[in-house]
Amino acid sequence: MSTDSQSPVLVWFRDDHRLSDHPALAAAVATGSRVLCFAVLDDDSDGLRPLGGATRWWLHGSLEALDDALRRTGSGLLVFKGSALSIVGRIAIEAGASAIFWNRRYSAAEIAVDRAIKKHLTDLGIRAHSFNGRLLHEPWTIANQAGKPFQVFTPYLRAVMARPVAAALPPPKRIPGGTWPSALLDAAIPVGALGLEPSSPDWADGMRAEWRRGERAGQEGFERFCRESLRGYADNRDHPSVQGTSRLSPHLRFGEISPRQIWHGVTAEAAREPSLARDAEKYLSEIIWRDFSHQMLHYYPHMPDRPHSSRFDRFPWSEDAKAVRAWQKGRTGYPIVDAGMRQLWQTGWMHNRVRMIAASFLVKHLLTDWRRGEAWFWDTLVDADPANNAFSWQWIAGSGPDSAPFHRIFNPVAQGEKFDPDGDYIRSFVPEIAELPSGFIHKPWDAPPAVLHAAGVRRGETYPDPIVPHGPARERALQAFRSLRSVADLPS
DNA sequence: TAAAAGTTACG
DNA sequence: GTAACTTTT
Repeated sequence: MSTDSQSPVLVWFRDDHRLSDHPALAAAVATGSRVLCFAVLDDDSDGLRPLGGATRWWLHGSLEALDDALRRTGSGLLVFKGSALSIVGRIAIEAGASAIFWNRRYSAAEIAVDRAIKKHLTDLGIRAHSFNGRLLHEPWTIANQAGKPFQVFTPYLRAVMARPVAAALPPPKRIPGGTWPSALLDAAIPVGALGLEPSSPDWADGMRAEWRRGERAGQEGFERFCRESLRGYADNRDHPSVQGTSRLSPHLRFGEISPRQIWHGVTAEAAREPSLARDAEKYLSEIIWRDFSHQMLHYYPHMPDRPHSSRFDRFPWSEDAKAVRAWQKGRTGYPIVDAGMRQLWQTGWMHNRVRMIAASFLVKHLLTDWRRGEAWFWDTLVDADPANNAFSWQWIAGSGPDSAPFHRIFNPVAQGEKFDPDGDYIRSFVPEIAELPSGFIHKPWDAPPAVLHAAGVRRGETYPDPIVPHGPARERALQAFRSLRSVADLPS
């Protein structure tokens, strides 16, 4: 521990709203200087994508929780609003800081902002230190035999599984708090005044009922997952009516838990109880998909904007605004799709299996450009992030690296029957067909009139008929895909 | 992390 | 007729 220094050091929190396993915070504390913590709501930097509605809602609670935690161990959190480049420079100068610490980000715009700030501060004689607080491994540390980034998930998975993961850091016992200059205190904005939560209409009730935000909620959610849902995860994770997944995605999104903490926690569980090995490995592979998405975003910065595979540049997407609206509102007439889209709208989250079905439906049955879906999820998911959202949409659309082939088209009825056999998931989100017997709940249009009547369902009135028929829609999608084939690709 | 069509084996 | 397996999209 170095001696006390006159000038404070800064920690800039960005989607790493925790005190435990926070390398930047730990390094700042280790300097022995006073530590001032801040965050920036940046809707202004060039190219930086403003948060969607659901993530803004989550951010509110996440920042409040972080401020509380920092008040208990240090001097709290100041939040500023505006372009990070101008604000962070000003903060560093006015606070008289000797150094600034942060954990890295991975989208192109974020990297550009951070690089510009680092240069600006370095020119002013202020050191900027960056760390890995977000991933198991930095993208540039995992490469194949040829020294290139992996393009296929399975070998990437094997490489990561064979590699040790850095230990998770404990939270600092005490953070030597400093005093902010009054000009900065005046410039900061209370979290409640940032306008992150909706007022009228207040659409966040369903999300409030579903989630607790902040590090404590994230850590407790993880402990609960290990206790209650890790056993059986590999089988249960695909059944949306079962509490079979970890539901940690928004906590990971905002860094309320780190992937390193998850890695070591799950590994310890499996070491204690060898029968958990298969479930633990399956769960960790999902965490590794998350690293893989970030690696892809790092190497292919246009992942959110353009198809990774250029053959999709000329895909004949259609623009059916009415159909897209029906998809967004959960009125497609396919119960599993509608249940998922309504779960998303009400709770800010959708079960992974259903995400695949609903996304496949938008892209393949409706022939909608995946970027429309990506934008909707960006606005409505509490876990929306630049890497996972873009990568996963490209994956389902078939245009991404190592993605599902385009001709893999989910049948929403068959998927519903397979993964929600009793229709419990559908019943909880599509109440107007809840009384249908399980045999018809995935295809109300097949139910005899007497069954519909008994269930109080009037086709096309209380619940829509399918907006596109499955068989012809499937054929149309395959036809569109075939149209991409160039002469050179045709079999000779 | 698929579905549908085609083919074969067996009654 | 249909279950099991293979091929195609």
